[in-house]
Amino acid sequence: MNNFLKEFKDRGYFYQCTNEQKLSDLLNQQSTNAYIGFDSTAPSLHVGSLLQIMCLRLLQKHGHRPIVLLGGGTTRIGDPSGKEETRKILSEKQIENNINNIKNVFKIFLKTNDPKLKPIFVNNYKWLSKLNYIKFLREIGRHFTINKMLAFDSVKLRLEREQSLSYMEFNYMILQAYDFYELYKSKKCNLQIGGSDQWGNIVNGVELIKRETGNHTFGLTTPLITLASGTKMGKTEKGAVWLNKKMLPSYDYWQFWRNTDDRDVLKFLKMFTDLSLDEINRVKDKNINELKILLANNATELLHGKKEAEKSEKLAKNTFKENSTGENLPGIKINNNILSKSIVELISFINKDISRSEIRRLIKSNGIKLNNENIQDENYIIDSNLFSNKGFIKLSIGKKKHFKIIN
RNA sequence: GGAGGGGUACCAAAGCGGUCAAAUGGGGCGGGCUGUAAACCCGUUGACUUCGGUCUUCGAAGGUUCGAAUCCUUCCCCCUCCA
Repeated sequence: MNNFLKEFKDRGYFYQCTNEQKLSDLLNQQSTNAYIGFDSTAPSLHVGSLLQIMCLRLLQKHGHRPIVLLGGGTTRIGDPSGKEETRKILSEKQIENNINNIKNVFKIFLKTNDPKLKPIFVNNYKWLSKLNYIKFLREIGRHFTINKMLAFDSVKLRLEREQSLSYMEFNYMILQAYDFYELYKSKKCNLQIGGSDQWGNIVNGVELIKRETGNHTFGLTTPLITLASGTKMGKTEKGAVWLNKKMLPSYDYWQFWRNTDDRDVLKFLKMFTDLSLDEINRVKDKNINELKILLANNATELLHGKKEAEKSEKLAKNTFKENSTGENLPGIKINNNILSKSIVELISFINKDISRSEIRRLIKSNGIKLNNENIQDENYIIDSNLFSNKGFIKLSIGKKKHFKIIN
């Protein structure tokens, strides 16, 4: 089997392939261009897309060129797959902004010195917006039968529940198939990768290309990642795990990996780090907490760099050590007028999302500490004596959230 | 087009004139145990509070009543069955 495919499988990326043998042959013969489309409805991707990103990275490592499709065209339509309701439609400006922000992630993950392997960014708005309706129907539309389209899960499920599916959304799969066709023609793209939910859309593209050109192209899908706990991957107490430092600081990203369920650690090491499989095999019996740190360091390094990973590890060590002062935490400045006000005011100032009632509840249930001392009284007054001789207060909310307050 | 069922807090789902800020489960949060894990146990989960209470919520708008999530009217949306 082709090396790329082998590693793809060994790392747990593989779910389905349209024609494994032929794809293997193709990849052995030549450097191939392959694409994945990414949703552009948010200003950043989150860990839910990380597996796909890692696929492109692996592809590149094996000498194939990744194409990143940021769906300015299809984002305007909305993929009905797995959606219960019609998506809200974003403004053009928003989508452009999103695309520009999302590109940065790929510039990090797909960095290379080899000009032949540099990622190609494409925006399907470029060709989709120019389509001529009549021409499109005659050339492309004739290859799709309604009978078949109705049988696709994305459509079927919506219809079964008698939920409305607009004609616009109904066309999504044709547009995605057309994207593949377009990339095949203009960028010699022979392979589309995607999550298992994209299978139908991908197959449509492969078939369209076959009918229009007579040539074989390929589809490859990755499994849906489910956590050992059965929940979807990618949430922390702060919400989605964004692949963007502005939306999720590197320390929080590190913590996300550090808090991985025991049962998922090895799987994630294979999926989300650059450690070789040999290396992973060698260390796999180590202490589970060491493995989690290994995972956190490597995953964080890929996105935020080695320095940030090291900093996060250090910070975590310090923070979770018994009675740590928290001096390495990023400082949060408070206004002078918070001094001489109550603890409730202070927390409210630091985290605007917590309501005062909630803060009171936290205090009552022993969840708040100042300089590692439990605060029991909600009327506790913030006094300048609290600033240790180092000049800050350590505020802890629960066991995992710590803040360094400077004046 | 005809007949019926329904819209309740983050989600699911009870309540069907006062004792309802609203049962129960899930999720979240806090505590305990531990390993920053899992499992388990306890508490908590509208807002504000001088901790006495106060204010705003049960699809939307009106109405009946001392009093409505609960009754009536209109409107919007969803579901099931028949044509």
